[in-house]
Amino acid sequence: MRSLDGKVKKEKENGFARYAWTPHLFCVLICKLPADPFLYKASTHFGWLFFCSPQHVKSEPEDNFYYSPKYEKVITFLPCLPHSVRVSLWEEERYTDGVKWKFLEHKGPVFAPPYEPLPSHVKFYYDGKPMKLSLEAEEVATFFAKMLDHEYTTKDIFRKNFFKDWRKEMTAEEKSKITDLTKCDFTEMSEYFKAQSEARKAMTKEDKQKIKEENERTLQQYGFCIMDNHRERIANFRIEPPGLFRGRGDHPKMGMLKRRIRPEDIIVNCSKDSKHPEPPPGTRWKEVRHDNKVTWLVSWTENIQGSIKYIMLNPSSRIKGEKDWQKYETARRLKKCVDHIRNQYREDWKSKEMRIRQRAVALYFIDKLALRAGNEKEEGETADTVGCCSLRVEHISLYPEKDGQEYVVEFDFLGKDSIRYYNKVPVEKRVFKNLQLFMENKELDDDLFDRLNTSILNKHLQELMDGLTAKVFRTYNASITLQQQLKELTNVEENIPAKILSYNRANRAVAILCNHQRAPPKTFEKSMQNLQSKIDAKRDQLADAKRELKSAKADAKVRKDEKSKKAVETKKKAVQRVEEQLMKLEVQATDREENKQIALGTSKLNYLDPRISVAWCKKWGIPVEKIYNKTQREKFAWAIDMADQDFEF
DNA sequence: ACAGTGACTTAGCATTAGTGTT
DNA sequence: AACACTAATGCTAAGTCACTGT
Repeated sequence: MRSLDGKVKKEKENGFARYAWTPHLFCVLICKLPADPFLYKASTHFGWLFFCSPQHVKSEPEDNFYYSPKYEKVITFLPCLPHSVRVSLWEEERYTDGVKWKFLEHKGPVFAPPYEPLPSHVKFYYDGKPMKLSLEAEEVATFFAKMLDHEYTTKDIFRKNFFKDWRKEMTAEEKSKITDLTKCDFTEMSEYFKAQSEARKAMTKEDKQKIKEENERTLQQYGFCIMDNHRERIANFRIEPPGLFRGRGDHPKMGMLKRRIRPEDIIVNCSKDSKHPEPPPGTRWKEVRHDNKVTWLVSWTENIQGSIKYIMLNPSSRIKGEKDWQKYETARRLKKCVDHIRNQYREDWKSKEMRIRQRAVALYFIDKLALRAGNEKEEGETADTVGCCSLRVEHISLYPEKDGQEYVVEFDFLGKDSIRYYNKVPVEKRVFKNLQLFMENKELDDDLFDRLNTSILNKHLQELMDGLTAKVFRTYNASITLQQQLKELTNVEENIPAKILSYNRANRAVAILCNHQRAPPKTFEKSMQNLQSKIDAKRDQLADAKRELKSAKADAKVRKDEKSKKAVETKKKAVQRVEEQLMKLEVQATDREENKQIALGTSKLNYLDPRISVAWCKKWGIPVEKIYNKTQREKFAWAIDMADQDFEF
């Protein structure tokens, strides 16, 4: 390990010292660890380092640092690190050829709590008569009962799938008796669960506190792992509980039983030299493997689609953070060659070869409209959704002229998560002519790009730029749009709330580009009304304040003494304050209204280079907390650390 | 080619936690 | 202290894309 020297600059944060070290190559931030307020963590762009006190910083970081009781002493020492001490930090070892870690230790997953049988007074009725179910059948019945209020329990496919899987869990006797789902009465069970959830809400503070503490203990025990020299947060350390599968949209498998996962289904991944996690007493793991070419800690095969599920690290972890950073660096490389690529595909619209024309038009859509690649899917296994390469003739309509524009393409299809994509776009004449050609002599359910798939497209992209794939365009266009919109919308004159509105509008432009929609929140109208009444109240308050100011002024004119002049000043300030509050509320209302059906979170978390936002915050003196909440700041720690106000995507 | 698999990112909604108000 | 509402977090489905073996 190479040792680096640097200066430590002191800042204050949450009453604890925060030290930033900013050498040429590395930025290091040392911060309080949420898990343990007395231990501090240092970060670099390239990984996470631990260190403890000035005496210890020159020594090598140690494995299992957190388990080492000798560092107890650090506790009182660290928060008062002197100003500008020189510390040594180590460059983290970088891995090559697919190695993701050298050491990995964790406690394994937390299993779903075992089934708790219903109390005897809660009955299931078949054909009007009470019927005691076997434990297995009862458990599956409760899954249905818990969903009774949902619309999808009325759907045919849901009911059919559920009933089929439920019957598999029944005893022979139950099977022969229960033959018709419409004769099943789950209402008593449903009521019982509703009552239970009410009871949970009504729990005393103490009981709630106890549960919270218990959760915290579980988190501390199972929610972290040691990866190389770092204690990292695990994202989803709890195994998914059994239940009824509900896919998104029109899913052919909705209602199927999602099996309970047992230790025997679990593959554990950790390093050979680590303390392996123990399976629960009396059970065993399916397998313990030591594959350091992958990042997951635990995996199992899910029974609905037969796909593999994983337990992986939290976005704040080194392994995820580095990958994220890398993603944006790839998008920035695209920025350098995007003009060339655009010229290229425009040329290709004229190609003699059909496959090249199709590829070029598809790429144009991906670039211009931020469409997803669109892998082909197995029919009947999932909801019928498409992306660019899997578009069918039925998904677009061509209009030589529409609403005063020429060559308009109307898109209407269901994309990822069965979210509808609807858009009318004028395109270039060549694209339009090509589309007509692609659609010639085809049925509605034929592929629009019959000579193209994502594999062909990505192979082509790879040749244009190292690491280029279809999704890089989404990242690139999202980030560049944010940067450009921020430049355009931010007004120097405006105050912080107005600037934040501008930020959200820039963010919104991206969300619209990427088609990130949401169902309007159920409480939307209500909360809008509440805000409006707040605004009205504030207006009244402002009128009052103004009236008072006026009378104070009049008073001062007559009395001409110091005291009344002072009173005028006070009133003036009051008016100003109320005006500002009113303005803030109005901005908030605008923001919320514009955001009714648009989800900003997805783009913020996955598409926008966080350094653009950090730079913007620094440039305009906006606290980064206004843009990123705690979790987001943890995820983007590398960017907060790295970007200065001049950062250009 | 191309089908199948595995690993990983992206996605919206449901639930929970937190905060301000009465 | 109870309540109402908002914001944050948790959950897990559904994508992307590389790789493998044929």
